[in-house]
Amino acid sequence: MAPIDRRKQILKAAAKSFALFGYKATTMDQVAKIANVGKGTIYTFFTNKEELFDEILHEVIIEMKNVAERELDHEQTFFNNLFRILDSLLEFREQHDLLIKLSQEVREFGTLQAKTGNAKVEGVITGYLEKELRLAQEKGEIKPCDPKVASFIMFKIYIALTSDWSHGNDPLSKEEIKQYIELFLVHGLVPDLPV
Amino acid sequence: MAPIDRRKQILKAAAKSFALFGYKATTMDQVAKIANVGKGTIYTFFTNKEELFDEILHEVIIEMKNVAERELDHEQTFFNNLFRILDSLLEFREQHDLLIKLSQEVREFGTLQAKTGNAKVEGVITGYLEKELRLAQEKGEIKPCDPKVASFIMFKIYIALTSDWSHGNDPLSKEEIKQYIELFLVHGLVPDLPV
Amino acid sequence: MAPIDRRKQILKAAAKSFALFGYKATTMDQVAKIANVGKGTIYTFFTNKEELFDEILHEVIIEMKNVAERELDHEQTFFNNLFRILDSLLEFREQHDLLIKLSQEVREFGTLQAKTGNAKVEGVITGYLEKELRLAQEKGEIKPCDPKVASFIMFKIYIALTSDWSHGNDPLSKEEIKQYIELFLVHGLVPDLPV
Amino acid sequence: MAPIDRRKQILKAAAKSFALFGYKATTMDQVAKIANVGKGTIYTFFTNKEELFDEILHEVIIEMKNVAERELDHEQTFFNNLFRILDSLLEFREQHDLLIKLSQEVREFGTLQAKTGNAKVEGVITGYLEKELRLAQEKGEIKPCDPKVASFIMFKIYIALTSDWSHGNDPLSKEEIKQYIELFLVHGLVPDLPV
DNA sequence: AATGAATGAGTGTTCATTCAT
DNA sequence: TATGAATGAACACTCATTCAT
Repeated sequence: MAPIDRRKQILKAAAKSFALFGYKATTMDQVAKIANVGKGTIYTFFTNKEELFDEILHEVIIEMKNVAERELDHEQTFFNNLFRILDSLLEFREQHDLLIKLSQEVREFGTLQAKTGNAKVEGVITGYLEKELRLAQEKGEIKPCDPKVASFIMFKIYIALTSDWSHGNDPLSKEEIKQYIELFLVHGLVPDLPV
Repeated sequence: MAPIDRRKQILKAAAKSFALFGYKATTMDQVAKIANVGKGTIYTFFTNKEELFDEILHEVIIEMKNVAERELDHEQTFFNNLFRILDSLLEFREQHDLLIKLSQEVREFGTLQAKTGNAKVEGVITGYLEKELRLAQEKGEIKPCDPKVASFIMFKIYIALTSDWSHGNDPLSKEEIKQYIELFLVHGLVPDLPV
Repeated sequence: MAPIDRRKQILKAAAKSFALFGYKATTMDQVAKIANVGKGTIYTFFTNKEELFDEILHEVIIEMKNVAERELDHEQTFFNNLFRILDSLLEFREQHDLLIKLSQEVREFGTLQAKTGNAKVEGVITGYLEKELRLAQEKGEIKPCDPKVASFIMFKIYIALTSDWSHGNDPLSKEEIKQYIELFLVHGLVPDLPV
Repeated sequence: MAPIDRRKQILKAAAKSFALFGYKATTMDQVAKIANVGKGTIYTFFTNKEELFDEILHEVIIEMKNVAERELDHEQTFFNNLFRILDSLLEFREQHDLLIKLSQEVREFGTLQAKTGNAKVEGVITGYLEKELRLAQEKGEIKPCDPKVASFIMFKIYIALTSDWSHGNDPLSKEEIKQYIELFLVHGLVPDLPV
C-alpha cells in the first residue's frame, strides 16, 4: 500500500473518530484500529495527537475556502452567492460535515486554543462570511445588523442543519437544507401576509 | 451542615466545572475542591461521575420546564409566548446558560449517549418547542415547515446567542439576544420592501 | 500505615532500583512493586520520575554533608579527619552505598543534567574534598598535586570500594575498606624499603 | 561497498553512540544514521541490540589483550610493564577510551548481566591484572594485599582518569594520566620525608 | 542484499473510584 | 457520616524488531 494511502487512511479514521466522540474521547488506539493500522504507524506521519487534529482541521478549512472562492462572484447578489456556495459545499458533505462540527470543540483544549486559535474552522468561515455580509449590507441587500453576530448565527444554522441534526435524526437532503436556510435566514417564520 | 446543603454544594460546583471545562476535563478532585468537600463525600451522594452529570442535566431540565410552564399562556400568540418565556429564561441565565451548553457535549460519551439519550436537555427543550410550533402552525401563525426541524434550529440559535457566542466574544445583552432572535426567526434578513 | 512510612518505602525501593538498574532501566511499575505500593501512590508523593530521583540524590547529599561536618575538626590533620569521616560514613553505609553510585549515572539525562548539575552528589562531595585537600597541601601534609583531580580520584576509589566492588563480590568490611584506602591513598603499593 | 565495511561502519557508529549516551539511550535509528546505513541493515549483521553491544565489548577486550600481550615482558618489573602497557593503551585511546566506560554500564541490564557476565570488559581486564599483581607480590615488588581488590581499584583509577574525568572537565593528557597513576598507585599522597 | 515503513509491547502519567479511619 | 490516601485501568507516546519491496 502506498504511503499516501496510509496517511489518508489515518486522517479519515481520525476525522471520523474526532467528529463522533470528540478530541479527548478519541484514543490513538481507536484511530489505529479504525484505520486498520498499527498504533506506531500514526506517529510516523503525525508528531502527536494534537498535530493530527490540527491537520484535519486545516484540510477542511483549505478545501472549504477553495470551494467558496471558486463559486464567489461579486457581480451577483449576496443570497445568490450564498446559495451557490452552499450548493457546492453540500456536494462533498459526506467527507466533511462531521468534521465541521469539530470547530465547536476546539475550545476543549486549554493549550491548543491559543496556538491554533486563528486557524479554527469557525474563525475562518465566519470571518469570510462577515466580509461578504458587510458588502451586502452596504448594497442594501440585507437588513442592518452586526455582521459579526449575523455571520456567527448563519454558521451555526449551517452546522445545525448539516451536522448536528444528523445525530439522532435522518440526515436532511441537500434540498431540505437549502429550504430551511432560506426559511430562517431569508424570510423568517412569519407568514408574508397574515391578513 | 445538613446533608442537603452538601449535596447542593456539590451539584453547584460540578455544574460550574462541567460548564467551564466539559465532561472529560472535569476531575472529581476539582469538583471536590470547588465544593469545599472531601472527594469521597461526592460518592456518598452520587454513584459515579456519570450520575452526577445526569443529575445536573435533569435539574436544569426541570427548572427550565417550570419557567416555561409558568409563562406559557395559550390565549396568546406563539411569538408572544416565545418572547416572554425567553425573557424569563434569560433572567436566571447566570446559573444556567453555561449548563445549557452541556447539551452539546452529551454526545462526547460513546456509551453514555444511549443510556441518557432521552434525558438530554436538547431533546426535552426541542420536544417542548415542537409541540408549541405545531399548534402555532395550525393557527396559521407561522409558515408551514417541519416543526421538528424548526424547533431544532430555534434551539441552536438560542444556544448560539446565549452561550456559544460568549466564547471568544463579549456576551450579548438580554436585549440584543431578543433582537437577533426576532431578526432571524421572525422576519429574516431580507429587507421588507426591496421595491 | 502512616503516610510517612509509605513515602519512605517508595524512596527506599526507588533508591534500590535506581542503584541496581540505573535511571532509564528503572520503571515506575518496578518501583511500585518493590515498594509494595500501587503505582499511582508514587505520584501522590512525587511529581514524576525525575523528581523522585532528585529527592533521593538530595537526601544522600544532605546526610553525607551532615556527617562530614559533624566529624570535621580543623585542629587535626587531613588524614585524621579523612579517616574519622570515612568511619562515620561507613556506619550508615547500608542505606547509602548503592545510592552513592548513582552520582555516576546522572549524566544519562540530557535535560536533567543542566537542572540538577550543581546538585550532583559527585560535585558536592568532590568540591568538599577539594577544599580540604587544598588546606592540607598548604600545610604540607600531602604531596603537591591538583586538588581537583586528586579529590576526583579519591571519590572514585571510595565508590569503588564501598559500592562497585559489591556487584559480583562479597562486600568489603569497614576495616578492609579503610585499609585499602590507606594503602592506595596514603602510602602506595611500593614497599617502604625495597632494599 | 563490501559487507565487511558495512559491518565495521555499524560497529563504529554503535560504539560511539553507546559510549556517548549509554545502552538504553542509544536507539537503533541513531546507530543507523551515524553509520549511514539503513536500519534494517544492522539486523543483517547482528541479531539484536544486545548482540551488537556484546560484539563491541568483545572487540575491545580482544584488542586490549593484544596490546597488553605485545608489551608484557616478564623479565621486567611489574611497574615497568604496567607503565609500558598503559602507554600503548593510551596510544589508541581515541577509539577506545569511551568504550571502556561501557564496562560500568553493563550492570544496567537486569537480564543481560547474567548472560554476558564473563564477557565483561571489567572482568577480563581485572583478571589479567590480578594475575600479574600476584606475580609481582611473590617477587616482593609490591606490598602484600589482596590482588583481586587491588586490580579492581587499579582498573577503576584508570577508568576515572581516562574516561570519567572528561565528563565535565578537559581531558587529561597522556602524561598527566601517568603521573596521577604513579602518585596514587605507586607512592601515595604522603610526602616521603615529612621531617 | 539492503532498506525503512509498519508494528505493538512497554513506559510515564492521570484520574475515577474505593475503603480504612 | 465524611474523608483523602491508595489504587490500577487507561492513555499518549517510544523504539526494537520485522518484512515486503
